[in-house]
Amino acid sequence: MSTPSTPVRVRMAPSPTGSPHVGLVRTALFNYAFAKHAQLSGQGGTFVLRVEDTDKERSTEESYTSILELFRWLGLDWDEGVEVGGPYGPYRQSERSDLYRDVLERLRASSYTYDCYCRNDEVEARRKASGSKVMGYDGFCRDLTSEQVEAFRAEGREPLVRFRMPEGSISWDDLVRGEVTFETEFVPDFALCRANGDPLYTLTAPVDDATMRITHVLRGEDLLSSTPRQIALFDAMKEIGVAEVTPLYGHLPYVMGEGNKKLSKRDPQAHALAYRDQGFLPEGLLNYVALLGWSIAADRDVFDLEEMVEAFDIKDVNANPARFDLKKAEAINTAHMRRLPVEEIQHRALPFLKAAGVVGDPVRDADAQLLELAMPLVAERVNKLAEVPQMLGFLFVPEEEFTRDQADVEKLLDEEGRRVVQAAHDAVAALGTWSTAAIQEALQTTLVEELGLKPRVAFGPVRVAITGRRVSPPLFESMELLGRERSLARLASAL
RNA sequence: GCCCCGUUCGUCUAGCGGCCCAGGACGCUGGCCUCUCACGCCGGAAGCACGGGUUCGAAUCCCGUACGGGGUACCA
Repeated sequence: MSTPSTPVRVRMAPSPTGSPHVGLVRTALFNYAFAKHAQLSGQGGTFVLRVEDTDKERSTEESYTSILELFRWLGLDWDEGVEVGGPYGPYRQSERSDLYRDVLERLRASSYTYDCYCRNDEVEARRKASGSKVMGYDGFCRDLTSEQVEAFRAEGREPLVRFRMPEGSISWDDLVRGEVTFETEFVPDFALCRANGDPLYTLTAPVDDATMRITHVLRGEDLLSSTPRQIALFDAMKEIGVAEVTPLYGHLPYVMGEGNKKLSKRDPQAHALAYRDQGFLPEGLLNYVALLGWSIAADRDVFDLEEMVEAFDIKDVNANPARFDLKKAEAINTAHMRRLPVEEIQHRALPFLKAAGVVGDPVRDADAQLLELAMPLVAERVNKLAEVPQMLGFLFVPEEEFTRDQADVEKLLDEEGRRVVQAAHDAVAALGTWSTAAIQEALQTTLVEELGLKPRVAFGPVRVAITGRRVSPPLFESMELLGRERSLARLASAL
């Protein structure tokens, strides 16, 4: 097969059924990187977003919306497609019915298709009787006589339209797997539209790829076996003048969950937007997902989108399935958190702070100022944005609503702990200046030096008294920000 | 069943015939740093599925086997 010499055009073609999957993110990302890389070398590089909603039963508007939301959050901007328009629209298959009907009509006129009146049980019965090993349709209706057609019609049967698969074999040079060949005897004649006239994916995807001038199709491995059918259909479409070139295909490996099963929609780890809600950074998720089947270099695995685009080559993509490892995803995300300046983390954490009720919406001036001071304390120790409100809550909460973690209280504010807190209270109450340095010195002197406590034993109870948790921002800084009044009050209330 | 795809540490990968008694990362683990946590730093255990070829030489090429996955719809 020849390489299309036309400018590179790729597409992302999700069907809006259910909540978007991380596998979709990976496919979208690789398509995006492929397009943008082509752009860099002046080979075109248009990234199209088309929505495959031909299945009216399963498609939902909610799913459609969340897919767009996902791509926007990730920054995987599409050049052409749904909502943004373009020269080959519309980009929702549900709005392209006339096109499909027209192509189907022309295909039928050239005998590339035939009407099929069979019922599934009949096909199955024939298969059993013949002992054929090939599942699927047997081509029974390929050459029906007009009498047979009459008879079926008389029974009230409505035909669906099947594509007549050619004899021989079909092979293509898969962009990620190399040469793949199917004997067409194992590729049954497939349905192009339902008996009620609704077009099926088998028709719509190739028709759209043809009419949208798609040059490279990068998609999931699950579509591998539908490729010979699409190539055959492309040959027919070229004959009737609907298509010019057959795109090049590349089949990306699966993203699997725990064990050896494909990450299913039931798996909570599968839902892409859940990562946003947990406080993942889009660059973190993207980076991790890129690692599933691709690598930028032997000794490096943290990079941003731009670097990926620069380095991406579909030939480097692995053909074997990858398991999604949450731990590593989090680690990669952490690396991206560390790359961000404090102001940026603050900016991105704001929605989380608001959602948790830590600050109001809009943010009050006093809270904004406090946030400014507190953010540097936590920015370098949180791994996900959602941890920010947990870490900072104690500073913003009104005193009467302040609570402590029960388990931490039991563990650290026992009799011994309360003695430490009492000592801390007394040491700090006398302070002339309320500053981190002064607080630290006072506590260090009385608790560690005078009482002879180990630092961790000394400060643990104080930390729980002040912040309510065993895990918190640095203690002395926290006390300074909390202020003398509130700090003393909390120490006292812990007794 | 049949067709197709895949197989390097637990996981993601580097490797595209000699640079590899296999490198990195996450995880695990010993230690350091340390007011908690997180980060960071130093060290450790851990892998070429198996069997045949080809070759002076194979993780790399070929063929089998085993195992895993997908498809086999009037879903996509």
